[in-house]
Parts: sequence; C-alpha cells; structure tokens
Amino acid sequence: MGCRSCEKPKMNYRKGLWSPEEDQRLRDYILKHGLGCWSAVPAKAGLQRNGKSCRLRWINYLRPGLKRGMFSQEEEDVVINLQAKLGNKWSQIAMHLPGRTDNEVKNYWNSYLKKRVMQAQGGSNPKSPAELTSMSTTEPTMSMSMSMHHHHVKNCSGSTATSHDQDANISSNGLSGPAPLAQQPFDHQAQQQQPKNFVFSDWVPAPESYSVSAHWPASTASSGNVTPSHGGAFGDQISGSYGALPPHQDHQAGVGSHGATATGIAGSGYFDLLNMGDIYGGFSSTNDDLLF
DNA sequence: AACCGCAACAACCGCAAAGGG
DNA sequence: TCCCTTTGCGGTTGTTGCGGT
Repeated sequence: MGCRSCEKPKMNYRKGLWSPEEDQRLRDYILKHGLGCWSAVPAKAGLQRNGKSCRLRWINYLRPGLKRGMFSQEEEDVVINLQAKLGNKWSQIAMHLPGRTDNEVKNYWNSYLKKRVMQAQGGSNPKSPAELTSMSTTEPTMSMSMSMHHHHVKNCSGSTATSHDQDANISSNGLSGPAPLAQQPFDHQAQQQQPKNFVFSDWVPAPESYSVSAHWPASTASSGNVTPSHGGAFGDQISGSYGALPPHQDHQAGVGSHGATATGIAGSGYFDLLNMGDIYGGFSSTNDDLLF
C-alpha cells in the first residue's frame, strides 16, 4: 500500500470493455513481473487504463483458476446460504466458491438468485434460505430445474446468448473439456457427470490450437467459457497459443476501435517466463484455494 | 423489419480500510 | 499521529443480445 514510487501522470484513462490486446498486455505484464503496485501497472504494461481497472480485470477475468460458466447447484446453495447469513458480503461468499469472483457472485445474485429467493419467500409458503437450499438440493426435479434455470435454458436456444456463451463452441469443437454448461440444457445429472472443477482460466493456452466460430466480444475475448478441462496436464498447455483466437468483431460502442485480433500476439510460453510463486503468491483475492 | 422489454454480465464509481512516509 | 496513496469492496450503471409483439 501506498507505494509512492508509483507516480503516474494524470491522464485520460481508457474506459469500457477490454480488448484482447489489452488483456494480453496486462496478462503478459503480470506474468512477467508478478503482482505489485497496481497503480504502476498501466504505465509499465503500456495500458491506458487506471490501476483500478487493471486490478479488476485481472481479478475477475484474467487470473488463473477462474471458473467460468453457470453456477452449479452446490454453488447456488452456498450463495443462498451465505447470503442469508452474511448479507451482501460478496467477497466473503466468494471465498467459499473456488474459482468464482465476488463480482460474479454478486451479478449472479442480483440477476437471478435474488429473484428466486424473493419469489420463494413471497409465495404463500415462504421458505427460509435454508429451506430453499434443501429444496434445491434435494429436489432437483425437472420442473424445478427448468424454472430455476430458465435463463440458462434460454441461452441454450440461441447461438450466442451471452458473451460467455460465445466461447462455447470451443468445447464442442473437439476439446475434451466439458461443454460450457450455459449452452446445455440444464441437467443436474449431466452436470454431475462432468468434471466438477474446470477451473483453469481459459487464457491458459489450450493443448491444441482451437478456433471459435462465434464472434468474439472483447469483453470476454479472453475470459469466456473457454474452459477446457485441463485435467492437471499443466505443462502441456505451455505450447498453446493465444494467437489462435478468432478475429474479434468489434461490437462495442464507445470503446474505440480495436479491431485488433489477438492473432500475432505472442501467446506462447507464458510459463517459461514466470516464477509460479510470483504469479500465484500474490493473489490476494478470495479464491486462492484453487485447484492447482 | 422494427421496436420494446428483459436478462445477463462487464465495468465503473464511491467509499472505507490499510499501510507507508 | 497525521497525511496521502493504494487497495478492496459493494452498489450501480452501461452494453449487448434475445425473445416477444
């Protein structure tokens, strides 16, 4: 804290969604230098962002170990229970959900779980969160699942329902990892058959180069559901290439032009460059108990 | 085809705590 | 001890895509 050496000139920081190139710059920088003074990162990494934005981007999307995709039933239960106990202490709740960020938990709650809980409580047969939890865990009936996950089901119908879904094709493209759940009809049974913790952030180069047919939103260009099951074969990913990313379709308003594709950005050999301790040792966030 | 409403989620903003000088 | 800066957190807003009309 308070590193005065990190002086930076006042400048107009770029805002809005992150481009793949920005992601790459930030990622490269942190992998090379580790986590340090965030306020110094933008200048050193050549980014026109403020440190706060960089930090957020790293924590929420770029750091290794993030789990993407929809929440499992167990995760939902944890969120519901802990929200009832702790209130909106998202960072604390996220601590109990390896691979999930507080932002993700918060969004999930606000957009979905809150309504579900309120609906249940407001009904003629109000249920406590605990009851909700047991209900949801012990009665994953079809109707329950369908209603509880209607938005996921909805996503299934579309080719690219949400930004996260964009990358779903990757998994269905031959990678061995679980297909992103968001693109599957919700099915607890099927879900349970899948590896539970496909936690590697997608930026870890895939074992083989892959292609994505869907368009590539910058905001998730490197953070979507490209979560192949790496199965611990860590070293095998080293030779992967971020450059295999598809052309980015610029659909962001007001973010400026960044039609730059990730192609050509050196993406190989991340782990040649780093001391894993430097990378992971500095993780301050909530999901340090990740499955490495 | 155009418009509208909704859902999902990424990112920003403001505040408070933490920590160094 | 105070001041200043950075970090972390939670609330909120903005953007995008989809479905319905």
